[in-house]
Amino acid sequence: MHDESAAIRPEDPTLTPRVKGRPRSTTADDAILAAARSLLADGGWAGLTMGDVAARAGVAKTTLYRRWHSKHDLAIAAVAEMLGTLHLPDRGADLRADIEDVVRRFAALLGRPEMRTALMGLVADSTSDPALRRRIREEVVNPQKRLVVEGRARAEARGEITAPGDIDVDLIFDVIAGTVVQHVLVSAEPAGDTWVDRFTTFVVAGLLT
Amino acid sequence: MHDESAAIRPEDPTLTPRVKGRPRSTTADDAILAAARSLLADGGWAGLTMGDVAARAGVAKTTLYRRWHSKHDLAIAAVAEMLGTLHLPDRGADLRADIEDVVRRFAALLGRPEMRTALMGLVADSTSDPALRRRIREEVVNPQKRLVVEGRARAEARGEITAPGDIDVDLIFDVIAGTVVQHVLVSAEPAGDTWVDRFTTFVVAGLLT
Amino acid sequence: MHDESAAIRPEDPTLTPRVKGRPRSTTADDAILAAARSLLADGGWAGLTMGDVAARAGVAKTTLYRRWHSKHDLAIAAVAEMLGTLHLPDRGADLRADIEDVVRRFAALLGRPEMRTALMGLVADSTSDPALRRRIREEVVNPQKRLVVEGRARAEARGEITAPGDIDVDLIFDVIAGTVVQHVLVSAEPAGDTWVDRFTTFVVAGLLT
Amino acid sequence: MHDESAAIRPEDPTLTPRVKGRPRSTTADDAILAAARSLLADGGWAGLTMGDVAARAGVAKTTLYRRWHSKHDLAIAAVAEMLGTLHLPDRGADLRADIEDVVRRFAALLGRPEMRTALMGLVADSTSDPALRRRIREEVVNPQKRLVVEGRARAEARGEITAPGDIDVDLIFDVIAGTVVQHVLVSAEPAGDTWVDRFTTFVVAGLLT
DNA sequence: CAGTAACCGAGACGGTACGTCACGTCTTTCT
DNA sequence: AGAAAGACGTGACGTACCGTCTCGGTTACTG
Repeated sequence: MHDESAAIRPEDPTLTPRVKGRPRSTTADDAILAAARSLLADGGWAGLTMGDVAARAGVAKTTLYRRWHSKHDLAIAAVAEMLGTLHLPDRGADLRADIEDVVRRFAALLGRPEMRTALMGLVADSTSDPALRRRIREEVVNPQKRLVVEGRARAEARGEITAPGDIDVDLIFDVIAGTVVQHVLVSAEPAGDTWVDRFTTFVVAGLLT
Repeated sequence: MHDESAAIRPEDPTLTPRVKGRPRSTTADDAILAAARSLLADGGWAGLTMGDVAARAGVAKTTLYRRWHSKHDLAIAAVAEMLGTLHLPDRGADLRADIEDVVRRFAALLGRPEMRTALMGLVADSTSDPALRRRIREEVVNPQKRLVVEGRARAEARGEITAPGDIDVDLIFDVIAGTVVQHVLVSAEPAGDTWVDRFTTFVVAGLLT
Repeated sequence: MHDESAAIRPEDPTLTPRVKGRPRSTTADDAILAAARSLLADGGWAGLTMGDVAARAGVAKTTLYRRWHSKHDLAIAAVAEMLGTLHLPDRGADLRADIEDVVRRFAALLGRPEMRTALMGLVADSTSDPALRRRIREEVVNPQKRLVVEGRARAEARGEITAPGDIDVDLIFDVIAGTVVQHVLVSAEPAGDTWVDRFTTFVVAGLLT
Repeated sequence: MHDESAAIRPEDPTLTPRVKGRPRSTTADDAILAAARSLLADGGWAGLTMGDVAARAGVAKTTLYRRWHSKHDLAIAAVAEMLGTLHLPDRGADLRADIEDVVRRFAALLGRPEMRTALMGLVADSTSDPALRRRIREEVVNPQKRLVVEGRARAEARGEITAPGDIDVDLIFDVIAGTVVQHVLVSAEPAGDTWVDRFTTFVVAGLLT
């Protein structure tokens, strides 16, 4: 299981904490990430300015760059932190309820402007930057596949599915994540109850056939 | 039927062209769009620089801005032109073949760097710019829904489906477009035969249930 | 004879003025130089900040850098402009009066803070930058030797000296310029009548022996 | 007689050294001054960076600032230490020989890059900093006037001059120091035998008239 | 012979200036 | 009136150095 919070704390989260020199301010980290989220919400991807982040966090620009080497690094940390809050509570229901739940939660997350601007800004820049794409995949996207894995395990435990190997985690993940993004961000329509219901039906049909 | 080429020609698509003064160079338009595509392919979204476009097109920046009012306008035109090439040839086959075909073609389009960088760049900027999002939806995204509409009509004609009203064009479109984008651009894996086959199976299952 | 104003106007003072494109604002040049002098007077060499110069001149930083490529370039232009005002009026007097006059004028120039800070700032930086030293020598220092040459010519015309070849222009210049700088800037004492008189006597003695 | 070494040892030259606590490392002082000189020689005034001095001296920045409160303090110490080596050996010769000797030695000192960059850097900064100018005058410049005073005393002892009051120590000092600086640093020409000879002749003429 | 006060190294911190780059507008002459 | 050229104001970038601070740890005198 991935530790999806790995990317949030900057640099080397080594187990042996630094012993030499003045330790880094732990409050600064949070202030910076909060400032970054706030600016993303206010001004979109272009509004995420290193200078403004520093100013709003009450921190010098150098302090910011000491922790995150670029705008991309900072955005990844902010996104990863927000995605880390995604959980799949076991409500004892069926597979369909689990899927509906994750769709709803993911759509709600994309409804937050700081989330969608950061996520799409990163994806956009990554289209011509393989290294960035790799980092996003490993630190942002892949950790979320745990939700699908977990849902599959529950369905199997409930006896809803018998051959878990038939379920392609990556495909299901791409279908859910991609469709929700497309619907919410590109088609720009709300993920209301009706839509969630129809989409869930679609996914369940694909899964159980 | 939408006229998806509307966005390609710049500015005022008035039917009565200007009569006074020197007419606009018609070759410039193509040179500019070609230069834009070339720069997008070379340097990604950040490489699409108005100054560089003008230089590579052998044109003054003034000329460029006279046709498209901003980088976004230009990118939309470039993207729309490329998307206009998407067609769904009627090969007399079944629904599954049509879906597989459109998946493959869309994936191929996203394989072109100038396409994916422009598309994602626009989507990213649109997350905090409702006007831009609206333009993208109307001039770039919605026109492609014709493929789904057309496929549905063929399936009906073939008798594969009986109640076309049961098919939600928007949902199917979001599933196909979103999943392919997620797979190709985010997960960064090729849309090979195996994947296309599995995904098509999934979609058909959802459709025919 | 050098054209000591050559360095003031930036870049290529080509005889065929630019014909293509928007011409450079001529008022900006003066505003920038005035701002530079003003900042030098206010805050010394460290106060000469490219950003502040631009702001005070009511001009963008880019405009400033388009004309002068560095702080050094700008300072040279400012110094050269001020030194260009040094003249030796022919008052029909004798050699001693001419020397006294030039000493007094040069000391007065060094009394202006914008002059002394720029001059010393440049000289200081030039101690480890041969290219800069060369530029200062050619565009700032050497042109002033005209004063010595002219004084010698007048003295010869008056019959005060018979063998002009015996007068080493470079040595006399170094003695006068160096001593005045040392007295005014390092020893930090005013160049009052008494001092000017004593120094002039010293120089004349050295000259006529 | 001035104690020209006063400035070299840092901070509080109190006669009662601190008694409590760990005493300061005596080797650090020399290591720092050596590092400072070395950096001045390598990179000029701009190369004298407090961080680099500390690093090259193998010392923490704290240690450095505990001894000298600023870059200026450190540079003054380095310059004073170097100037302290200027001496005027009594070679039993005449006034002219003494002058020639001091000119040559001073020129040689200015030939060392660490000397000229530090000296000019300080003078430059002092043009807009009266306090700094005062310190330089008192701790760097004035102590060197001992050479002129001493030379005058010898000349008087030899009977070369009869009225020592006629010799203006400050003026002579400014002429010699200023002219040599101007020649070596600004005109950037070597102080070869010919030049030293001509300049000495000039000074002696001024002195004995 | 234990306390303690000043030292030391390391390095984080808030500032400030640097010189570059792209945006989208403007001003000029030429076609 | 369009086109080419390029200057213009604006504002962000990431780097470097300043002088201060905050750590843990190290001497040597003192009580």
